[in-house]
Amino acid sequence: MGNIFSKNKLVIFYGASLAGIMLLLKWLELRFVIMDHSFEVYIGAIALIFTSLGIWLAAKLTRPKIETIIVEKEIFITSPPTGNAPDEKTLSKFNISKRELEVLKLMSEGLNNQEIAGRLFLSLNTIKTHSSNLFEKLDVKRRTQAIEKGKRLGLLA
Amino acid sequence: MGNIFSKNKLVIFYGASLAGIMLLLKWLELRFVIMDHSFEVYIGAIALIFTSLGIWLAAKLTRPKIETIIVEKEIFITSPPTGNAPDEKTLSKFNISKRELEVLKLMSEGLNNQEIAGRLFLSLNTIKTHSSNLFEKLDVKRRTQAIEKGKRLGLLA
DNA sequence: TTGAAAATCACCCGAAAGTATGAGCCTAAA
DNA sequence: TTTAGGCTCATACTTTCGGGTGATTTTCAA
Repeated sequence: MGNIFSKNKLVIFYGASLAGIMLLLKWLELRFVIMDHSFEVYIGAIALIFTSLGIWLAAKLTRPKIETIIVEKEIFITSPPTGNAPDEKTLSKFNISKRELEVLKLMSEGLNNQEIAGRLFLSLNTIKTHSSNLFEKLDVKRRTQAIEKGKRLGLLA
Repeated sequence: MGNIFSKNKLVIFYGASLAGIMLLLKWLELRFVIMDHSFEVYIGAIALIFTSLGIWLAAKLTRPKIETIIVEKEIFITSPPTGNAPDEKTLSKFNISKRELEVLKLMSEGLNNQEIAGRLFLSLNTIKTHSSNLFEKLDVKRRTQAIEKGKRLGLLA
């Protein structure tokens, strides 16, 4: 939003400066009649001014290339399952909700989505939504990966 | 080195184009005497051309702005491989073959059939056959169940 | 050597899983 | 009070999984 507005402001400013320069030139023309004998200087000045303007515009308008560097940070999991407590820290760290954890637990027991839906008295679609969100939060693509990661993180028994 | 040279070439080209345009305008001036009655159009054209030139120059000469975003991606690693003997008794009890066990192991790591195929240098269809046979032998219907049962039986780490 | 089991691969088809999008409801926090 | 997030569900679509069947090749033990 703000971006578009600022671009419009640039365009307006550009137009205004063009108009201003033309007025200035008209005035100069009337004042000194420089048109005839300083043609080259005149053109050169215009060219210089608008080349600068173009450069300035380009600098303003080009959006920077975004270069993403992914730094892999290794974290060693020392946790043997440590009983059954679903590890609050990890849970909040991954932003996993109660429902999602429930779904994950039932997944790890080998239930399919339909069975999970029945167990939790929810619709199949709801389970799909929960599992999709869960996968995204765990950064995995499949339920088997979710189970594996869940175990490693101590989210599962 | 090549960079500086190319920049020089650009400057030369710029100067040449400026000279060329001035010549063209001179020629037009001699031909049609357009200077007097089309002042605004004339200035506008010049402005447009050199603004474009400026933008082009800027694009060529300035090194692209690069905005670097560093994303930290956490990789979770279980430290001890915990060498596990795949429980010979259970294995023969369920009549599970080597290949089937390999497939089960990779399944439990979250790989899909295509990935398992790649890992074992086999075709997708072969993996399907193995997993089907495995499921039958373990008396399960899904890979998630196979994983769960495999862990319980000590077939997996 | 031969026969059974294992291993390999193919094709088809239906079921399950997963993706994308949108929407309505409810609650807790700002 | 507004808003953000969690929970619920739907539709439509693509991909993966799993079952069924059949075939060839390899291995290995009787």
